[in-house]
Amino acid sequence: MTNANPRLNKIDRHSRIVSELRATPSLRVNDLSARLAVSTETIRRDLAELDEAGKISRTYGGATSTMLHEPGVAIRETQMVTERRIIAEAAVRMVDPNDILMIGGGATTLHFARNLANTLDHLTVITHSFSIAAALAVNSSHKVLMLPGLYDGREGLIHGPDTIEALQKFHAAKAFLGASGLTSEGPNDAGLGPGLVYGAMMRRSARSIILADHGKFGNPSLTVYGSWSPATSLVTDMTLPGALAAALDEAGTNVVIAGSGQNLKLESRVSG
Amino acid sequence: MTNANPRLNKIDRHSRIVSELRATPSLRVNDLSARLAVSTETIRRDLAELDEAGKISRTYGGATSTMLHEPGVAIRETQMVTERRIIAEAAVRMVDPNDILMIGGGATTLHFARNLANTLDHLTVITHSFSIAAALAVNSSHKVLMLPGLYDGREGLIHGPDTIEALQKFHAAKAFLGASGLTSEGPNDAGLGPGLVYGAMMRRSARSIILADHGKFGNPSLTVYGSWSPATSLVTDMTLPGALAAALDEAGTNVVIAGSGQNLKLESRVSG
DNA sequence: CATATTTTGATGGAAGCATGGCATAAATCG
DNA sequence: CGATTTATGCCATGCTTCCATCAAAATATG
Repeated sequence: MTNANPRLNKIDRHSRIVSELRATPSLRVNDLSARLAVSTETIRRDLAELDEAGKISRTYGGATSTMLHEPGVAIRETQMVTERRIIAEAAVRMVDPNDILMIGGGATTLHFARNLANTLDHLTVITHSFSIAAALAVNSSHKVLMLPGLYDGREGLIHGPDTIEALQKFHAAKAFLGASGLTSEGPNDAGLGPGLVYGAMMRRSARSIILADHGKFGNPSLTVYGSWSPATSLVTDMTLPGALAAALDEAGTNVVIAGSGQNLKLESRVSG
Repeated sequence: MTNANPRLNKIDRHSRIVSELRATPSLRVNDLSARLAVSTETIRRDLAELDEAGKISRTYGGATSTMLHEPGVAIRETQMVTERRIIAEAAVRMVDPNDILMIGGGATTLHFARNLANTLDHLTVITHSFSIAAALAVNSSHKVLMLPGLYDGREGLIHGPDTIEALQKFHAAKAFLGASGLTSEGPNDAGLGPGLVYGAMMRRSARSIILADHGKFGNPSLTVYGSWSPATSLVTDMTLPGALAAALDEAGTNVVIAGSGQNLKLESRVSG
């Protein structure tokens, strides 16, 4: 029977826990044991199993949801944090007040978006990434325009024909895009769908700024989504290897090595 | 200096914590104190302040992100849980295999979406809510189509002219919508933008199913987003008060009282 | 430069949580 | 039906976190 209270079985209890967790940021063991009318020991065992299965994330005293933190990005987030921070900071300095921006999905662009939300105001941002939209919405002075399309839960972003078509209606001053790899042909991405979106964003923006750490150098990925040109900038954290440097130089692409304080147009910052 | 490690100040530390929290589901106090190279007490104080400001959610031993769990919905989620569960279960039984659905944002429809993800497969769902998209994406057999528009971080959903315009391209079998209030005129919503989206969803769907618990009865809200008709169903948990019942009856609206086992077309459940 | 103010670190006692063992209850299976 | 397995509850011990307080350090202020 679909009754409410009387002791649920293990399976029901598990899905109930996962459900509750999606609503509340975190739950305590005691809290859950009270709500589900079972002992704290049972809850602890439940949490252990669910954690094992990757459905929740165990914490001291309770559990939190993992689902809403896109797993793919979450893992990558823990790597190259310092590099990404430096890149993000340099990229933020390339944004002018009242700019209209497009921002692609990814761990590096997410860093950039968070930084943007904290340091600037009143921007208009067009994006296809849930986490970037959420990051920017922290500062309510920004206008965040979400693109339509198919939702990919694994990456936490939107893509597909509708996304590309919708982009044709917009035009931005700058597109900030991540990459899975950088080759002399252009920036690469591991996903076909997202790659097409990034390509469309480049075409619909006056300038494109690629954000990528040194781990991406000469690292070919599934698809080349764009090509180097004078309208493109690359913001990274180390000097490029010879072949790549030559290709970008020939294409007239502006390369910014973040952290070195060079190549930056706007230096209106405290530079103590 | 935009250096990496040397002791950050309070403000930087705070934004760093919020940042890290968006990547990882949860962080422990000890963990943070190690990463930021400050004492655990400082972290504890930081977390207390950030929690006070609503930027994070404190847990025993650490903290979790609130941003991705839209605050508005999160609070409402804790109320009427049982009622909403019953309503969600009844609503799921009204979905046919391979249906194309539109689902509006809200706490009740979120319950419905979670239930849907667990019980059915291969549906196509059009939505404007981040959390509903995320809930459905747990089951990768579903196709989730995200609508474009302005992102409202407080409610975690999309609305605006672009949203309405995009809806004109789609047509669904059923629209499942929540409501802040139910009056004899029709379902109400507290937000103007979302209300317009719900109205458009009703017009672009063959049938509309309104999900609302008894707390919404005769509770006028900002805007009436649609009207009762024979193409509309109301799924709720208690018998309607006289005036409302009369209005819906006259309009030919199908009323389903969930949990009573009546009015349900499909009874393929264990009904022990 | 000296004085407030704020911020951070340290510490001990109180409270909450985790773990393992064991007993009981329910479900499964031969 | 009896036996085995599984699920659940209880409890004592040890560990972790919390809170309040005070001292030191950094920062702001006149």
